[in-house]
Amino acid sequence: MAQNKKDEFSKRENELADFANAISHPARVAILKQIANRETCICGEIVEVLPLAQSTVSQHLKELLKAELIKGEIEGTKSCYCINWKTFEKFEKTFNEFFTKANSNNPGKQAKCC
Amino acid sequence: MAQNKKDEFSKRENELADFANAISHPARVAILKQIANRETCICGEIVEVLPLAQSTVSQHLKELLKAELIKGEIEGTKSCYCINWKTFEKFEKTFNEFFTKANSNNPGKQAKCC
DNA sequence: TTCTTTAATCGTATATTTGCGATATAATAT
DNA sequence: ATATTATATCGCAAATATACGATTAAAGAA
Repeated sequence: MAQNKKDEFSKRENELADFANAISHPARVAILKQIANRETCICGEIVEVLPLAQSTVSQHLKELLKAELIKGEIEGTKSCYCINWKTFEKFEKTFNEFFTKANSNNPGKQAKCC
Repeated sequence: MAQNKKDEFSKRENELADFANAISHPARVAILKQIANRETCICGEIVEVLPLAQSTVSQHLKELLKAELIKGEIEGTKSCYCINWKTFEKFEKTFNEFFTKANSNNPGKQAKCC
């Protein structure tokens, strides 16, 4: 990057980008899908299903935790993860605030040019 | 990456990830915001507002075009961009299909563990 | 205690992204 | 015809992300 310019953008812009970044890899989408469909999921079950090494899955889980898309709890030797719906709701709200302004000015969603 | 494993995931998973990837940088969120708020936007206006060099903005615009989040049209020496709402709608739909299954099983959105 | 299981972390190689200045291109103005 | 303006593209350097095997840590079983 030479320099990281992320500080120069607003908190809102960074929050949206961070959320999007967390789901910007198909492995993480697949992990979220597993957890969401089972409501709760043990790490080992995810590793079994994905075409990735255990250490790689662990790294992806760490990122999802960091972005607060999932919550985790250690149960003995196993780790149990579930979706943090609050973050999803917050994202949906922020996303809509950001990208529906033009829509409300322009009900048919037709751009003036192009 | 050593190896790129993206092929090993489903088309749906990759589509979601690609969309998210396009908005996973605050500069691109800021660009989309500019275009959405004005409904339409000339490249130069975006460059003026962002804390980035012209060539960098151009690169980000190229990525947004590739992901079909925006459409572009050349008008003389200037380039006019606007939001491609169709893609946003598609994303919203796919996103909801993916992440509301557990929700419907579990109306209170409370996880069983953690 | 010792062995096994489960998952996190470390170290490392490679790939990709980000950012910029310089250059190219193409339309418009002089 | 030449100069100017607007934007895209090229080439490069630095930063980040992705992936894996090896190692570590900690709980549970034998």
